[in-house]
Amino acid sequence: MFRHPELAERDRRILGVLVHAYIDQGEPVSSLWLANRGFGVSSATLRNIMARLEELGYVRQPHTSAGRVPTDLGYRLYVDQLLAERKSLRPTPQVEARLRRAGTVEDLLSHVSQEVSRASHQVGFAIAPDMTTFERLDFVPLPGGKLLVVVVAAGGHVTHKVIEPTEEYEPGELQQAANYLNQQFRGKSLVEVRQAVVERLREERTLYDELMARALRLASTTFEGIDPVPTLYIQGTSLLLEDVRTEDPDVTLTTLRTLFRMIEEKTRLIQLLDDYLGTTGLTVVIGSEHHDTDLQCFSLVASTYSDGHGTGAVGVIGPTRMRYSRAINAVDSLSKAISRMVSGTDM
Amino acid sequence: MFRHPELAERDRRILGVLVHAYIDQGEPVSSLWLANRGFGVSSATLRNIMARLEELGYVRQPHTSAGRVPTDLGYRLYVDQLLAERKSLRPTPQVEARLRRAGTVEDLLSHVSQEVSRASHQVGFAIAPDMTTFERLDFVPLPGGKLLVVVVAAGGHVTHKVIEPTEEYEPGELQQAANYLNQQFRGKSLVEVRQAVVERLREERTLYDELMARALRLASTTFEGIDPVPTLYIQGTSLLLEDVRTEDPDVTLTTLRTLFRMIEEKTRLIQLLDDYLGTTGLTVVIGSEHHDTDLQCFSLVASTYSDGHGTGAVGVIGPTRMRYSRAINAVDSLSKAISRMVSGTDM
DNA sequence: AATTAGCACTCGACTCGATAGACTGCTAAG
DNA sequence: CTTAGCAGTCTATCGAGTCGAGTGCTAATT
Repeated sequence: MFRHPELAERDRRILGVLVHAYIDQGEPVSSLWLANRGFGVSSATLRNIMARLEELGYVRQPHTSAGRVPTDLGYRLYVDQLLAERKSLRPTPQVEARLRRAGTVEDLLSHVSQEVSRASHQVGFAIAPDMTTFERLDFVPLPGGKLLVVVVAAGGHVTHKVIEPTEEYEPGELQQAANYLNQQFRGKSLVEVRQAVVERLREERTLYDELMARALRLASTTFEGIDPVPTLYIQGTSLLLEDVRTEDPDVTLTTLRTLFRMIEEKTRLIQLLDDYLGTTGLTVVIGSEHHDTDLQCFSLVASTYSDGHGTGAVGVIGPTRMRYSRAINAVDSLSKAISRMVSGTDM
Repeated sequence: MFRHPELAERDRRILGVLVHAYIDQGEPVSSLWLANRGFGVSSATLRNIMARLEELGYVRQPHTSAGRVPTDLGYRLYVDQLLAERKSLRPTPQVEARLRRAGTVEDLLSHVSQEVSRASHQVGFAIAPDMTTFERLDFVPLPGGKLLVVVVAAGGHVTHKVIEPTEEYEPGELQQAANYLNQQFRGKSLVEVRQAVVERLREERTLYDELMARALRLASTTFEGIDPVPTLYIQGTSLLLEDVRTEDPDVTLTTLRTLFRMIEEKTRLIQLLDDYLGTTGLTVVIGSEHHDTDLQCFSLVASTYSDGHGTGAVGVIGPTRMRYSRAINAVDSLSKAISRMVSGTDM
């Protein structure tokens, strides 16, 4: 949040109107247009002001004889104003109802990404919190000697996996093994569990309790492929294409393509979003404020939420020229809703 | 598969070259260009032939003084030729290796969609077979009175769900309930199970065995939200944007947008693909051959696979002007690979 | 009957110039 | 500090003109 001390109150208001108009219409805003908005000043004065704003880096001209367009810094000021006078909203009852239908956390997050996309008219996403703390696991024998293992982490996050053990196990023994492992490792993070298992296997190579050894070997194959990468749910990517028609010269096809690729890869995007996830609460990152060059044409509005165990995130991605107020409201209300639902009911 | 009896052998060969060239270069093919390809005929003769091909509907001219471009019918003949002389390939060892790393069926299919996309340079997809037959379920108590239920279907398909039972259950009782339900319903399809549960609950309203009743009530909440819709895995959507630059006038932005929307909705796409899924083996649907108007600018190459219990599908979607040979090889080899892996090892 | 050379014709793509219109920056007056 | 007025700049658009690629047709040839 910048201070912008060098900017008089009036100038700031005018800049706000300019940004708003540009977001709305997508065309450079001229001094004449602004003069007709009842500021009580003539277009000539506005030209002077705009020249000053340009000098300070808040706006620029696409070419000499065109109106002004906000720069990323201009958007920044505008967004800071928005954030200052923001009041929290709740999602509409319909949205809440749709969310309540979700059965699993995964389902909920997928729906949230959809709702936030719909409400903001942008690409929406939701990140599950790290399923850090190991709660318990269960083994379910499958036909063909396979084994289904279900891992429950804190916050109701469940993953399952089919493994192919090298040895044979009796149903009763599986039960025992599960009990043993649950008792040993509950409360540790998944990564810790994996390390602990490996370590203990090596340490007690000549484990006198053969049963325990077999249990540990099972656990070893179970946890070896567990990726602690939080899952990313994305919706609304087709909306990115909507604006191409208007041919914003800044959002070119190439940058769009790279964004699409990022969305597909997911892992890279997650890493990137993780950086912002440090800040609690609502964050807006505008265009060139991004570290990643591929994102410098886009803005991000995101907010963290907590399920009582870890923090996840909800947000939207769109062109720098997006309706920030709408996006902020959507992200804010949904991140709060998700917090309520997920920790309140401990789904 | 059409016969095209009215077409002489030579004309057919020329059409094949024309289509191939157009796919390769993306520009209308002229008589002169064809003449330089060593057919032993002059451009004038080729013009005659092309006029005939146009009359028969295999090619068309974008405008009067341009070369010829294949119509969907032209592509059809070309593809039929390809299919006739096709020989099966296996995926490269690297690809096979990458696929083997998958832990669950879901993971495998997600990888398959990725590989088929990569190999064909098109949007790739994979549909899981209906997880029809119920194999078994397990209840896992969670903190807060919640219950995690894991449903295993034939073919190694696993789903899980968190339910919030209205009553309290002892761990021992859960075990019993699971045993009872497994024994009662194993081998039925999921839909049948759901019906059977509801029915039995109503029938024996005054169930003398309270334990059984409680088990059935559990099952009822478990199965009420189970959707038998097969899951769709899609990869490579960003590739669709690659071709926009070349500005194929046929693949306009609007049609692209609708395709993107379809890909996002998934359910609609699944239904649609299901129609083709009836035919076993490899299918190619070209442009206007689609029933759905939104797809008439695109072609689809798909093949079914079987896991011994149900059939799923693998395929690609791309512009009508796609490298069919590459796509067909990719789809064919991967669908066979998936069949091998999934039924052979009974993952 | 099929092939071919030659020629007239068509039509899109590109260039050039001129015009109109939208804004600005600047200057000088209020 | 504001404002009216004016000159200047740049884009977008239109029409004319040209170029060139490619066709269809006709008449001659095999």
